[in-house]
Amino acid sequence: MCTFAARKHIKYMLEIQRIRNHSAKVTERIQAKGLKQAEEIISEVIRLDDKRKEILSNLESLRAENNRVAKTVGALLAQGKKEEAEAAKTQTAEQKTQIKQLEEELETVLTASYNQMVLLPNVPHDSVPVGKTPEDNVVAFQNDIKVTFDFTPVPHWELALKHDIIDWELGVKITGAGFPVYKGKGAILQRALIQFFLNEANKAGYTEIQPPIFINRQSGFGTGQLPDKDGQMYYINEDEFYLIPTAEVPITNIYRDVILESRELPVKNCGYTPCFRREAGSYGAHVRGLNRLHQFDKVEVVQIANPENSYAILEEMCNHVMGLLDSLRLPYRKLLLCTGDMSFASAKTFDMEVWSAAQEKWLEVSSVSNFETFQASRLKCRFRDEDKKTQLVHTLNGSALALPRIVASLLENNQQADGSILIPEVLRPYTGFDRIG
RNA sequence: GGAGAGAUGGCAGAGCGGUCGAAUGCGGCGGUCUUGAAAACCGUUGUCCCAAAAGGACCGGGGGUUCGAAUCCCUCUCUCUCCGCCA
Repeated sequence: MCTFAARKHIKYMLEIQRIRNHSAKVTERIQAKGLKQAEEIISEVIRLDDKRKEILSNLESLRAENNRVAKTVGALLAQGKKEEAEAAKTQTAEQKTQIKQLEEELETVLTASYNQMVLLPNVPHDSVPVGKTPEDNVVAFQNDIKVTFDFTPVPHWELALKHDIIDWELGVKITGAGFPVYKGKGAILQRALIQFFLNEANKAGYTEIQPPIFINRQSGFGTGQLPDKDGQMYYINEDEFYLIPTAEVPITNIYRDVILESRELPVKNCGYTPCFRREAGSYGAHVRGLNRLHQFDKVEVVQIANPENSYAILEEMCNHVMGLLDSLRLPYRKLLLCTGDMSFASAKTFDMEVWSAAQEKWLEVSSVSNFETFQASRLKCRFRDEDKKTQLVHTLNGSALALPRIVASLLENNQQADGSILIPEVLRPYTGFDRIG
């Protein structure tokens, strides 16, 4: 699985240099992420790397010697010294078998090393609090919009049904559960939100991209979905394509195998795509209504940054997302995820959650992350620094925003006593109506 | 889907099995000249491994032939052209 990448990416993954130089620290932080065997894996990785260097150094001097002898053969033959040439040939033959053997050993070590490396998640940034569950996340900000009712608010799936703007049954008929059909004002609202989000991203300096929504294996590997989350993506067997779980994958993979000039940084791209997630194992209230779908729409913002200021950019991206939520007049909070709740690939993540008035719970609508070099190493995305040396970039991305839960929250929070739903001011130019029902 | 052609450095484009990490042109960077710019001329200009030097790897991917392969063979992938089909 994914061994295609092993050979060339072996230096990358988590940079081996960092693991070697700060093994205690890295071990501790990775353990905090919930990987119990961090210590064993890391010591194994270092042991294998030592081994790799040893073999490599032997192999290379042998190859050097072999190259030298091979060259003399040509010269000897030219001079007509047949016997000496033959002697040299036997010598290279011996060297060849040794080289072959060392190459095989190297291969074994590289594969073993790769197998260990892929088990290692990104190292949480120092500012990430240690914790195990979502309870340990830190509320970094909460706005002061409150929603109150003098009647009992109705959950969004009922509202949607009542106004005939989302048809769950029809989605089941056409495809299956988790693929709702948006109708009439429901469909227009979707389009309005997408348009609004894209326009705001454009204003914030992001270049709009319309990427493919199928990706190949290399792309899945580049952003870290593969090999870990293989089962979470839909897969087209016949063509070996995956359906994207997020626009992050195609938009970030634009920069796979690319060396940028430092003046080009930061690169800011955004894009709207449908997103597909198998969500195997989800059930019950979590998947009710729009809470968790197999297909949903999302506008994503992606930045490729100089490591020097990637954390300032992370804040900038959070502010962009919060600005959107502000203009939609939604109650929301910003969470700093603890070590245990972060994704495998992330070094630091903020989640944005909106309040869902009828369900009386917070719904995640955005996740903004700095991956530092985790993705860059797999993508081999680098930039040339002042000394003209190539260096891995930092990649960041965030949802800006994911639609379904925004819609859920809008419907529930903006419902009126008469059952109608008010459209937020900012969206009205996009929808062309100010109320549903 | 059928037939053919091809894959070389940022791009274009050479490359008898050894002297090719690779000609040449363009672009980029530095310089001379100029009040400045252009033109012209000179120089420079791939990535990766190894702490570094020495050294090694890389001419789409993988395998093979050979003392020696960018150059020969096999295979995979991709791209292009023509035909068919079609938004």
